[in-house]
Amino acid sequence: MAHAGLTADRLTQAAADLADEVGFENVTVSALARHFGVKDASLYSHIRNAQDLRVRLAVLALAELADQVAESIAGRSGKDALVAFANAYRRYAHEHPGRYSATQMALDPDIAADSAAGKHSEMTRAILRGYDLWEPDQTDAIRLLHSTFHGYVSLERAGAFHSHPRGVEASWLRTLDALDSLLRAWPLG
Amino acid sequence: MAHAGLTADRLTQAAADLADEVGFENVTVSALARHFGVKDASLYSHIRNAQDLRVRLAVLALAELADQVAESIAGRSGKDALVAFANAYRRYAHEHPGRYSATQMALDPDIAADSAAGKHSEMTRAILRGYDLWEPDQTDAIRLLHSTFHGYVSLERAGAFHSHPRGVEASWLRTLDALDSLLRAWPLG
DNA sequence: AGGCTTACCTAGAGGTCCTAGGCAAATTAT
DNA sequence: ATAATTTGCCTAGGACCTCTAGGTAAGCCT
Repeated sequence: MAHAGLTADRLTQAAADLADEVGFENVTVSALARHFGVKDASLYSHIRNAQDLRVRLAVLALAELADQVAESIAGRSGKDALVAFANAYRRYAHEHPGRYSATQMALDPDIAADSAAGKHSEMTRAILRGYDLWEPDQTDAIRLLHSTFHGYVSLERAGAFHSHPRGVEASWLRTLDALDSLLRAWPLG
Repeated sequence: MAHAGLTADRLTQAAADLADEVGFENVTVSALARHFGVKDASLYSHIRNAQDLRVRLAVLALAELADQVAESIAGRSGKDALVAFANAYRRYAHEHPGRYSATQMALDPDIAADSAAGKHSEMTRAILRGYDLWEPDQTDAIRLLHSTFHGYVSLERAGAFHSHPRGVEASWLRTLDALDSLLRAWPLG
């Protein structure tokens, strides 16, 4: 067991898989060390501490999410693009619950700037090119869209929608219709 | 130090204050015991375990939030009520960050049913009486509103809106305008 | 081959969670 | 008023997690 071939990247990848299995809050240095068959202390050559590991995981997840969303909206525009964006976002959250939780960490502004967080805004802004929106309404709309998508999947996962028989899927589709019609009619009061 | 007068309720209250001070994820049995000047083990006569404590905290916060929202919308209707609801919701999240985090815990369905979670839906439903909405659109709209409110304050707290100069307050007001106009025009496609 | 770096180790301190079992004060029963 | 019971907090200790200090052994470089 001389060399397990650990690197910060391999640790982060494994941590991401672990997060999806056991939940983001259960990603520990110990569990990760067990997974590689090494002692806890060995990981501290590659990561500064447990928080550092979580931040790396968050940055990884943000980049993955941005990639998947970018792929899904390529070649689409208008409502098509909006729906593709939203579905890609929601699908990622469902398929990678631990990774998605990681994206919700509060990151240092500098780290956040380096990460894919900016790419998210850019892509949302690209969506809005299909609608007749200009600053500052564009930023307001981006924030509204992001809030609604995040809020929906977040509440969905927390079980907040289970108390009513109305299908979660049906409400989701209806929500996308509503957002589309909202954006088209934006020049409000 | 014979009797510190501990009860489950006093522990929950103190845990809520602690959460607002140091963050929900840092509410530990140990820290709570320290606050009362007793040993960790003493708390286990009043709470089953750490998770139980967090659930009690969540139920407390949900009830408080429901109360404050209920008070704020009393006597209002239409957009007035919508704005009052949203502002009360957001204000609670800002003033009680730890408590608000607690409200986002995934609760057992039975516990959630017993808690104030139902009151939230009822109140949101009351808001919609000012608009011309019936099932199942009503439920869809409730979910949309709840998602947007939660998503907004959640992203706001995570610092997701800091990267752009547009004021967070201005976007919030604009978001409320947008939701009001959306609800008035709901009968969509 | 000698020196340096890398990758992992042991040892150990300190924190959190939680159980088992105990004692003494407060409450209730007689 | 005293006895029985319950309540409230205790000590002791195991299990797990975080992280530091210091060490060894393997691989790389000249």
